[in-house]
Amino acid sequence: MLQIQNIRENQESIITALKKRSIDAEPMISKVLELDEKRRSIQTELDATLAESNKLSKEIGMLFKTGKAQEANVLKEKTAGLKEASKKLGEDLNTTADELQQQLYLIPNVPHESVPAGNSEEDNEEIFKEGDIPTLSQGALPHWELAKKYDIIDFELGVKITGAGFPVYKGKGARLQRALIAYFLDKNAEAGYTEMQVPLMVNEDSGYGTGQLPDKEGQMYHVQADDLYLIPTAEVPVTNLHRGDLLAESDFPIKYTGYTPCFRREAGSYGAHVRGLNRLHQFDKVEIVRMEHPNNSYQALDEMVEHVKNILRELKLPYRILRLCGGDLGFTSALTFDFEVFSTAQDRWLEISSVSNFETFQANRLKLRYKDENGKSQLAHTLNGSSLALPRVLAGILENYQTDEGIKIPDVLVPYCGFDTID
RNA sequence: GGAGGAAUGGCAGAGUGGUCGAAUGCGGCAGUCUUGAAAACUGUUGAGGGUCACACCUCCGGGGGUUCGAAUCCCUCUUCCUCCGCCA
Repeated sequence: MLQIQNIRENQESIITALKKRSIDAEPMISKVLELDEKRRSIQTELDATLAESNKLSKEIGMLFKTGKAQEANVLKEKTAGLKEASKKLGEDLNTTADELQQQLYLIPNVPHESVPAGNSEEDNEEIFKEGDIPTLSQGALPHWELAKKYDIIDFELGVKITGAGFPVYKGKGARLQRALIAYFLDKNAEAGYTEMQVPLMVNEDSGYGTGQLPDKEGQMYHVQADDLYLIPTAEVPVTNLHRGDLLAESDFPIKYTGYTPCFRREAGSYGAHVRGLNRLHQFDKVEIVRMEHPNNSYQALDEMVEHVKNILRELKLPYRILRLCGGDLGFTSALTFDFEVFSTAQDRWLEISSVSNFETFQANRLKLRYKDENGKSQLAHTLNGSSLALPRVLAGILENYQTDEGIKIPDVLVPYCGFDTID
């Protein structure tokens, strides 16, 4: 959520920047400013009314104390009108403030200056590419065929017990999953991220805090009996750990990592792109989250990008990094780098990590602030990234490491797996 | 699930109708002393709205009510604690 004060002061530049998302924000912004003005004028009127009745109440108190009950009763009558007026104004204020809030929820984050304009993923900028694309033998298979051939992932079994998009990992497949999780967590811990185990269900406030609500209401599983949401990513519970906090500058940087399953309804997805592990309702992910001083957040973002690069280098997977264009940028993000692994057998790039700086957008909703050197409260910056999303890393490994003798396990994972080939 | 108790500033903890945005202690910050630090002493220190700046307004878990006036009384929700039951 953008700060209203920021909108008031930088109306023009915000509208210009939002054009990169291919949206015309002008109507939303003017509506917001109109409501803001209305809210403030009601507030001013209400304040004056309340000031008046506070004053009278004090006088009445004094009069009773000094035994002048009669005079007090005269004043009492005067307060009745004020009371009615302030009640009415209070209601107006609530309605207007609420409307303003709803309107603010609709405006996406302002893209960073480096974000290219664009409508879709076609306009994303490839900024880095590394790793050798292997030459596979004639009969190379996509991962869902490999999964069946070696009996390591069973999609049908998942359908039986839950439904499509809930695979069952078996034997070495399950072990490889666990190995990847442990390896990622270890790498993150090494880089100074504190490991957290967090709830997999969150309440409504948390959903609003990181911006999944109200924007992506339909994408989360909602447990209605208890009004809780299954997390679509660890970002939600981990970032919300500091909801409402007022930090000291010395608390920065705050660096967390966490492994969680992620649940996504993926309403509206279909076709070849959802085959196999490409798109699931439940998948595992290791996430990194940072809370930073605004002056350092872009340096932190670079560090996170470097960190993910290192992991992919160690796994020896061919990958590239994209700078997302305005049209592909998430609602809450100011700047996002996507990592994609090349899946040789499918001959396509698969997104495996998304590293973003949200600047103050989430912090504003979270009320996540710190005291600056002048003792003033300021909003912190929040960032997060996947390091990494399991299914597509797994897909990449299966497809790129397949040989006639079976699937080789990347060297760094062998100690975690306890075997070096799936055959 | 049943019965009681509680929720106050960064933390602990007073406050049961006006003089309370709130005692006191700890912590934080600044200063005195000191080569420096510690200790001691002195001062200072909640958040949000509003304003050029003041004024002013709001906030004592959330919401509602009583009253001229609510941290304080009433209703309701949430959370925590104690006891009982159940249980991995």
